[in-house]
Amino acid sequence: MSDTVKPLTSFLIEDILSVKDGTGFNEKCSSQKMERCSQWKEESEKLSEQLGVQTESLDPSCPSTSESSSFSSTGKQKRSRAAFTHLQVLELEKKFNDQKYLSAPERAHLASTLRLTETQVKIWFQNRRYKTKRKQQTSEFCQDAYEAEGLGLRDELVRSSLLTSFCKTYQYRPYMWDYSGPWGSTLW
DNA sequence: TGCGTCAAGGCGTAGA
DNA sequence: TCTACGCCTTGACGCA
Repeated sequence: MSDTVKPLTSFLIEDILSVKDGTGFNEKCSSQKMERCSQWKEESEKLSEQLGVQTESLDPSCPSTSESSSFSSTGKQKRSRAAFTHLQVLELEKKFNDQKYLSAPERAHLASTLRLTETQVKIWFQNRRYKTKRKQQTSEFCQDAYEAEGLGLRDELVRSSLLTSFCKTYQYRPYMWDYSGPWGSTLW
């Protein structure tokens, strides 16, 4: 999950705003990208300085893809997916460990500190809470399954409606494999 | 090319 | 009515 760190692209507020404004981000984008790369590097260094984190882990990779609003063949604007930097995720995780919910001022402060929008911070916490909940539920289920197996009840458990609904519900929940226990291979 | 990951979209709900 | 939440899905992206 968040403990596996990938090189991430930046997601500058300026980029977001320029998209929102509809001021021809596309036209400006290519010419500004190179400039942004160096700008991003500087900002990352400043930010990490501010946060007291080493810049080693920062990946000031250019805002190469995700936030650039390219258009599909249908002329429909493609959805962008921001990739937060290691540092941003780190700080978000830190904050999340402290508190699962943020007040508006706290969110605003964190957002400005990390150079994200408040919405991004809000959504990140939302997704993070949901992810945590799902993991917990999965691990609890694994525990049950493990105990059932110990009692020789696994077959019954597999047949049970609980499991049926579980399988339906989690059909496309990849993160449940984080907890794929001794029963993992028996279900699918 | 299929699959896992994750930010964001969408919808329903609750509270002020 | 507005805002934030939970829940679930979607779509972009990276990787084997």
